[in-house]
Amino acid sequence: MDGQVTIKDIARQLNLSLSTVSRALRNAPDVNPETRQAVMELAESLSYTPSRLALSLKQRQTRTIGVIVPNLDNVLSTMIRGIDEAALESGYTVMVCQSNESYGRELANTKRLLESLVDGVLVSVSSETKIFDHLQEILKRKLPMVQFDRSSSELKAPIVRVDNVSGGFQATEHLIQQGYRRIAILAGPKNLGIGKKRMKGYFDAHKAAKRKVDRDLIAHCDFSQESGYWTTLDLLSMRKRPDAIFAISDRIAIGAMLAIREKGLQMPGDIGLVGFNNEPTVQLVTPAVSSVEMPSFELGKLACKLLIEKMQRHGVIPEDHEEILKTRLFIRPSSLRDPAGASGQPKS
Amino acid sequence: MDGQVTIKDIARQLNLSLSTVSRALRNAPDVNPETRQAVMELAESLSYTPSRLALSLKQRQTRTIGVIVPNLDNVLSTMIRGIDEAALESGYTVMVCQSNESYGRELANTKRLLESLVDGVLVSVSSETKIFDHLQEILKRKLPMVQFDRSSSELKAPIVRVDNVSGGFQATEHLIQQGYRRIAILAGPKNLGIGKKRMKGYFDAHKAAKRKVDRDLIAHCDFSQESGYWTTLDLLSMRKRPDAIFAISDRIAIGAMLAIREKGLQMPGDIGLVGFNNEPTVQLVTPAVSSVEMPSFELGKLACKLLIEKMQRHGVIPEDHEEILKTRLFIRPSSLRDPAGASGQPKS
DNA sequence: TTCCTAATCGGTAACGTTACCGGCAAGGTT
DNA sequence: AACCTTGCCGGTAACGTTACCGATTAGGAA
Repeated sequence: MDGQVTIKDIARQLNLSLSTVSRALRNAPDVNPETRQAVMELAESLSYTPSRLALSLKQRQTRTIGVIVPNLDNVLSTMIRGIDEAALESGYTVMVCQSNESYGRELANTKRLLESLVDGVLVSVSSETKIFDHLQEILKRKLPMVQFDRSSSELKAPIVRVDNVSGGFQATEHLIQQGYRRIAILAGPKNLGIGKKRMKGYFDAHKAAKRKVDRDLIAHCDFSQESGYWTTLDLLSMRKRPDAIFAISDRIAIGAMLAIREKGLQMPGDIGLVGFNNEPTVQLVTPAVSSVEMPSFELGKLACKLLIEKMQRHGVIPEDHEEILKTRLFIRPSSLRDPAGASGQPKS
Repeated sequence: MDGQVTIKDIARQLNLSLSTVSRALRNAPDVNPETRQAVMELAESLSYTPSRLALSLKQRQTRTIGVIVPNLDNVLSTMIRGIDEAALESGYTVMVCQSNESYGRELANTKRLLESLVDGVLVSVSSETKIFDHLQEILKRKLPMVQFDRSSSELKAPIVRVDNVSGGFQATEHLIQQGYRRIAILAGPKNLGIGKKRMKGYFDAHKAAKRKVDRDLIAHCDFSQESGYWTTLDLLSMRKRPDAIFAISDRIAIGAMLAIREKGLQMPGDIGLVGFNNEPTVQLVTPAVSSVEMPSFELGKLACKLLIEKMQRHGVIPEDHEEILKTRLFIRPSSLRDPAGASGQPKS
């Protein structure tokens, strides 16, 4: 007859009040077992579906988590899987908004999330974002928020990320141990925290090996394969060209590989290469490219769990809390001068 | 003072009624310009955010579209970008639920979407799903629904997909033209419509070239790279092994490539290979793998537009409506016996 | 008996918003 | 002068649900 079955329908058919039906459905104590039985059965047979809308409006919470991501690439979609899993376990629903690396889109998305009254927000900030007004607005409204993977220090919210310094260190140390002397770094966009940290690892590794870094070997680029390609071409046409490259993402590393191939250089003979993220593709190219793996799934899951805790026990988690996960280096032929070494195995 | 700013707050501060404030905010005609001005300004300064919840409850529509996908791989996330764009253009929000190819998850997801009272559903059915009760339930409630990419004939809902028959034809025809004689097909799971259609193209191309198909060259596998690898190893150990392979997805094709490589066969000399989807990876492996591209972004966008039309003009679109997009074959070295041919260019 | 307690249920208000109807004054029309 | 239109505004109910308070009955304690 009508569009939606509500408790009102059930109440009418059983000659009960709304209150009683409501209590029966959510297993409240104050209700006769027989009555509850009857209500449950009728609800089932009418295929009654409770309205989240009404419930959310009433209790002023939606049990929904908003997720803001710049895109849906391999790494992020793995993280989202983790987020989804943790959310499901605690009875939350996630709403994913992708900004496509655009500030305008991110703005529209945050507005939508605010209107939808999400209970909390997980954000991985776009690499282009330099204005944080919209995210600050979220904080201003005291909405629980957690940053994951990419983060900004301007945002006073806890962070879950990998140990990027250590990751950069692992990659660089490995190249040094393989005997490479002039190790360049493709460091990504200049203002990105993630790039700076990985670069710090790069410096630390040099320091630990008592080597100097040639400043000319530090190159910035954006996160695209294209950019990695062109920047590498520049690097390779230097007078004293680098004999190894550490790229802070696999996409960039792939670009570098293409440039190396085009220049006719032997890899790993003439030049070594290590990437970051350990995406499936780097195992498939020839030669397979070494890469630093981050536990994306676990990272997403952890971030979500942290957020849920922040939402439920309000104010317990300090805003400068940082959760840091370990990276693992997968060594493959692209960086392996000693051909007897392992292939695709994480460093012990 | 309180948690959320509502029109009640605005009304109180300006000594207006709720009705007037409400009308002012949504540009209704019956309101004095000065009053509206005042309301708007106060709303701005209080950073008032309308409650979608209350609105949705009132109008019994959420302006939200539920999307059910089996995973978030390259192809699907591109489609979702398309969906997102079309939705945004019409003021809709999307809620993405991934089932991780699991029936249980898909069940939980549909339940959540029903509870959240989405206005419509876009679904790309999991390859493992054989029971359609939960999706039938959606239809039973007269919720507008559109299938995209993967579909099932058991679901009486419009479909937006690519011309899989034609795609299979393009791939196979190309291999025949290159002089391959024993062309195998890695046809995916046996019950999947998408696989059947691509296989029909495979047969059609043989028929058009007046060739017989050797039934032994038809191999089924699931969508993983692993499965492609093992199935190809089987194929290659036949007495009369195939001299070309058409894989109905790039992931499978990559698995096939690894098997071919392991067997020490020359590609494209000894054996040719064509994949499907044109994912970025196939351009990067050596040799680069030919692949049939489908317009994922456009497909998602179109599916979403169709759904929106179905939601707004109820009942206009027949349930057996099909929207079919064209595929393009990208020819690369993996299938190119004549080395003078184009590389990575779509067939004219 | 009288009072108290427990068990079970009903009524009302509220969450934030809009649709609908009605009111009232100012100005124009007959 | 009586009437009608127009412009502007307020009041009420409703969307589906639950929290809170009260009401009723039955049975046991005093």
